[in-house]
Amino acid sequence: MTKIPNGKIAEPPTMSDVARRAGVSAMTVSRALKEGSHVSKATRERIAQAINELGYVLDQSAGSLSSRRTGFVAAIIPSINNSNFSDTARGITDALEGTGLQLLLGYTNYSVDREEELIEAMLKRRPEGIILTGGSHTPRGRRMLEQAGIPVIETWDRPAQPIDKVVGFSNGEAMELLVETLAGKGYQRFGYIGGTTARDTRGSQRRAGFVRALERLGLPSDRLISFGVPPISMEQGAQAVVNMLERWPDTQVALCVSDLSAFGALMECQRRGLKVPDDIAIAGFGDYEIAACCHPRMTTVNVDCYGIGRQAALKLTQTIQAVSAETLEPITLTSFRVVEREST
Amino acid sequence: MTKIPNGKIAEPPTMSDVARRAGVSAMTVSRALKEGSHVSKATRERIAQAINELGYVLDQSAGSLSSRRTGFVAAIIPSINNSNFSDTARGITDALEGTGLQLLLGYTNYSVDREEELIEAMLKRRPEGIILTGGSHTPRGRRMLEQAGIPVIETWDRPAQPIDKVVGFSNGEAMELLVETLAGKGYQRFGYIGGTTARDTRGSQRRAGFVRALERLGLPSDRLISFGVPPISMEQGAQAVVNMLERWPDTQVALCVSDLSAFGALMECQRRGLKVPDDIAIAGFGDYEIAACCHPRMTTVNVDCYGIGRQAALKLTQTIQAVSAETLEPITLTSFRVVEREST
DNA sequence: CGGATAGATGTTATCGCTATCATCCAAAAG
DNA sequence: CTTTTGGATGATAGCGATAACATCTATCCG
Repeated sequence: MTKIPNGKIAEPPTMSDVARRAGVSAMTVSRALKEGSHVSKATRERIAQAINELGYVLDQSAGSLSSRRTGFVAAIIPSINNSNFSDTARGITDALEGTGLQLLLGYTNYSVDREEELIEAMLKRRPEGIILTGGSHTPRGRRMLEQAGIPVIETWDRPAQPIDKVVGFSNGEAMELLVETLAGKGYQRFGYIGGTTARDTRGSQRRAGFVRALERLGLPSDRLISFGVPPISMEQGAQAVVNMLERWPDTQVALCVSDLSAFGALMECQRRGLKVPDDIAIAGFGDYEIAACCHPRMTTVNVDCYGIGRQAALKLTQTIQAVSAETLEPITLTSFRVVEREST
Repeated sequence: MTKIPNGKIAEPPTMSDVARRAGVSAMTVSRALKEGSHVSKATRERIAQAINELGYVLDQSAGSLSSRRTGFVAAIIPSINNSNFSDTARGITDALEGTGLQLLLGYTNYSVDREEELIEAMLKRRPEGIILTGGSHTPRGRRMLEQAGIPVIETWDRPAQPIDKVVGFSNGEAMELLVETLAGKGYQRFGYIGGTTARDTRGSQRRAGFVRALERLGLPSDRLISFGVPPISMEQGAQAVVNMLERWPDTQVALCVSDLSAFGALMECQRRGLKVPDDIAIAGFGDYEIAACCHPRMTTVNVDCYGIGRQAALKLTQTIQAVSAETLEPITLTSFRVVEREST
């Protein structure tokens, strides 16, 4: 705390304090602090000096009340400790660079109730737009978003009933592609490791895609191991693969809801002396760094996490600036591709 | 956007709109929205209904201008895609639960310049406190923090000249402990893998601790492999261990600046048919999930990441509430311990 | 039954900034 | 030399909420 001689805590200086010291009006200080406004060089310098001497920092919350622009966008992701989503957050930050908008990040721990709380907390601060992960929200959360009067971007998914705009891909189709690719290599007895809770919609969709693809191929699709709620730990993958091999010892390939559980499964197999992919093949989802680095390197589905973030932020800023909002593509599909490596 | 019949975009409702509809004054609405204030049940219900009908959401930025409480604290971490730091963020969030304070998270990508930008951006929004990672900042960043008049908590480190309060540990001592533990098991020829850039102060301190411990033990301390700037990838760890084995083929144990590079090194050794720990032992730092799950399981230094966050947030709220700030411990040391596993 | 008491509500005055309009002045144009 | 023009600056009025104080009722008590 900055104290002044008499021992009381000094109030932080305001714009008027700066103005007085520089011998100008508050309005001129406000202008000097904003790019592209007409303030003479001499005045600007005097103001800069006053700011420096006083240690003044603009109070943006007061400013945004007046200008009706808060200068930030909200993004809500399930977990920050998941590089897929943090890549998306990076994409958003990067795309926001230079727009004068700042990112306010929140994470839900995969809980829709927590998401609802966050949506409300964010909207109370009047973001200029909001980016969400996935398309399932609580009814109240959805209503708040619809009524907020700001652009809403849902990502990482293709919701059946989008609130506004979407930047994502079909998790089901991505998993189908993986199954087909591996079936094309001759695998027939597929197992799936991953939860099915309502909590992880993307996980459920991947699992549904797994079943769909196998049914279409006329292969058995009943080897499904579920585990608890996300976030899915590596250790859970390890346990699940043990479980799977006990129930269906002749499983040829185990597909996992994410690279993290796939990695857990892979390590557990090695501990048990099973050769991957000879004794059992393993594939993941997400193309995390670990998939490219582990031994054997992991087959997985690459998803354009960073691009999702970039494009979501781009669509957001475009929507904000749009004169006629109708011209914008409401749905942007992002790419995914199977990355075949040594584990299959 | 919500549109009204005549085609114009409806302004979002304000508290006065709610008040009018409920037949009360704005002040009563404000009270009804705040816990523990006296509003009759009947009025409260009418207000709730009006809020519901209008889809009103409180404008907190206006409220905080008036009440001079913004209701959030800022935290700045190097990377969100690093479970050590995101655990700290979780600890902060959890400890803030129920205090009415919300976390505003920013990440620097290990750049002090970016940190300075973030500090300024955060302070413009008038947080009630700020939590930083590490103790090195730009001079301007430091000055802004000192003058902000809010509690500042530096974490993950023991700065020589703290700005205000500290919750952390000595990265150097932690690494020394690891060296001593392994020396106690008979290892003599130690190598170190990790950068030394000014950019990653914690990494540099770990390296300094490595050298210090070996010198004290009378063992050679010159086997140091550096690589680029953080964030350190697993792949860099893989390259570094190859480099190390070329230069000093008889290295017995490689200590890495983080579990992530240690993991990369471990996998690379396996690819080259080297047995860990028989041909070469490897240890990491941070006790990431991967260290407990990989094969062989990794020896590492466990740091109380989550606790750092919890205690930092705790100290922050205590400082905010403190009548006499002097009674609070300025420095809280958090624990670390060596976790011996199969890789050494 | 009058005064004390406390709960319920309203009124007024900001909070720190910026939008808007007004003013002033010097340089350019005619 | 007058008129036009636009850059530089100032004065004023909010933005949407809440703090602080003022009122006005019931209810309670001796």
